[in-house]
Amino acid sequence: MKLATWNVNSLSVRIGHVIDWAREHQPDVLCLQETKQEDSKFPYDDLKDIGYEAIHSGQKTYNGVAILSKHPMTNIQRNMPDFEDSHQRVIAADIQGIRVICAYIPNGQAVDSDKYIYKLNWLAAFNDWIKTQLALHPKLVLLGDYNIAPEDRDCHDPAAWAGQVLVSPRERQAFQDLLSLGLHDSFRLFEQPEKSYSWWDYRMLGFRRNFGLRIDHILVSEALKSGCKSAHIDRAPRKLERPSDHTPVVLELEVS
DNA sequence: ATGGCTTATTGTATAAGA
Repeated sequence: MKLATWNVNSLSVRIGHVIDWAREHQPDVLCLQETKQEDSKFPYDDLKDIGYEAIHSGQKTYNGVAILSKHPMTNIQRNMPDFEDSHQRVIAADIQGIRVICAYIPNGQAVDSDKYIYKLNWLAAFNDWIKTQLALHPKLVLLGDYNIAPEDRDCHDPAAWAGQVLVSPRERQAFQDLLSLGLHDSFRLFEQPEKSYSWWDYRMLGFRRNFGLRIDHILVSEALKSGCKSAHIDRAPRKLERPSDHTPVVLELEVS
């Protein structure tokens, strides 16, 4: 089973890239973030034409998450049950016996800003919810834009970024707290190239200079760890005309 | 150098992203 996550930074702009990429790579499951559109505008038919069912939790202008799947989706859930949030950031479904959770974790803007506090509160609620989800679904995979670079090697210039949002100690602790629930960063289960990133700033030739961060992740539960066969970041879509600033992260999983 | 791009909005500037 091939799973992928991709922050598309507006699905209406990126639908061509998404369709091309899905046709070429044939993921079983593709999680999208920042669709930035209402459900009524979501391209269900275009995706069905290439073999994907889709579920979406969207809103105008901001946020929005979707799961595209070749297989039936059941037990669909939108948003965290016990966290009041006007932002559409979470969608989940059971697929082939696996709990698949797609999340767009808040950006946080700047350390100690209101949005940073919202991010930390959001992550605390998320941790609680994932804990209960893990108890219900031992086979769980959590894909998304975490807006956290977990370690210095996930940042192109740790000295310049030290203490900033996306790498700050409190955010990194929140990421570790997720791992402490019994989750594993699937990308790091395998040998990876140095300076592997999933996001590059549009400005200052960020991609060409590889000034990036690894902030998009696929975490797997203990029960799925031994089934992980490979993981990689596909930089190709970042080279296209009018790309998203993020690129897909991919996991190959053997399911029993 | 606190910017540099990119997106969406009922816009002709602002907010947000990371």
